[in-house]
Amino acid sequence: MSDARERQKFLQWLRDRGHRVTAERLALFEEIFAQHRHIDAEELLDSMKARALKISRATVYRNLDLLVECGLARKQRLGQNRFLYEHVHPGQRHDHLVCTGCGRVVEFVSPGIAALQGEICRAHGFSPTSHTLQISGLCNACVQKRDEAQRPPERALPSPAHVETARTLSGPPP
Amino acid sequence: MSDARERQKFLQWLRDRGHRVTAERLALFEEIFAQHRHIDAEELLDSMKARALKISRATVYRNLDLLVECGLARKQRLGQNRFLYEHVHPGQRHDHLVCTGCGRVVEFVSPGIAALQGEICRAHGFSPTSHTLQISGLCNACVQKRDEAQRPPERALPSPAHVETARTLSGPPP
DNA sequence: CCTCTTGTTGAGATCTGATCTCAAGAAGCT
DNA sequence: AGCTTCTTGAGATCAGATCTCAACAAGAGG
Repeated sequence: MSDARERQKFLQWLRDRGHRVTAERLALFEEIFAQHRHIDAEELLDSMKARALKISRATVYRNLDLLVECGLARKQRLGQNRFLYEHVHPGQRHDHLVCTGCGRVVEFVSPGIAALQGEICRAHGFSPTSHTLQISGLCNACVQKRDEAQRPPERALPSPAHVETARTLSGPPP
Repeated sequence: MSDARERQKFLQWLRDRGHRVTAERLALFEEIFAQHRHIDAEELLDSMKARALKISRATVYRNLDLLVECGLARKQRLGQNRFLYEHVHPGQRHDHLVCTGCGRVVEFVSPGIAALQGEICRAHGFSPTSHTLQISGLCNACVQKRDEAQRPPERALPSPAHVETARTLSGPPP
């Protein structure tokens, strides 16, 4: 929807800092606000090139950092390796469920957890600036998929009826 | 203390899987249980070489994964870049406060947060296997250090009395 | 104790995500 | 328009982690 306000904030922030307003910065801003959520630098780069926007990798990385610095984007490791970026919704703290089966990321909001975190910081004299909470596991769909994959065979496998089932979680065929 | 129980579990787990018990595996096991907490693969490697234990980088990485797989160690990104490993204390879930000033890591336990996470997963039909909760910020000492660093100058700087103070947080001199 | 099979190791190459370098280019002040 | 200074782009570089493959050794069998 209207990212007009954010756009304004970004431009203002750039000028206040003495940074220049360049075509690349605007394009990157548009791109990340056009995306729904959780995109990594490389995807962003591809997606911009696909739209015939000329921009280099270095510039993407540099300016993503800028967006983070000015508070319009957030940078987090959700999977394992790459950083994912998301544009920030004003004042709405959320955390993530990450499905290790299909890679899907679901957001959730928990004021209760937020409050408890606050208490813990106070108790430790710790002054928090950010946090990461992600829960990894299997989403509904992937649990089902796994269960189906285990039932049907029904033949005389060496019947590993106890432990050992965790391996199949990570790479179910497409 | 007695990691005899864990050692036993490790050996058993290796044999059950048809893995071999090698000197390198035992040495790595000893090393990680000798460390107090949160050590990365490279440090572990150095620390073992310092003790004249012969082991290669690849073996450290491979066998750390093994320890994680069998549930005796946990692998997490706490700072930013490297993975940190810690040996697992039976059944004791904890999370981390990470000071961005001095890098110190403090553990905390919160049954309340654990319970809320459980509720959230249930509500989303999500089947969790692990989680990461870390709160970044400044510890007591670093907050004080920062405040002291800001007071003394007391001279006529351009007085940025409003925003703009976040930059100094990241790199205070040693 | 010796042999044989097969999992494991080590050194270095390789991969990957991210950052840095520096000459060419352009924003924005005047 | 001219000039200063920040920004960009292409490729080099870095760091952490993983992979390759020949040499090695654990453990089963004799």
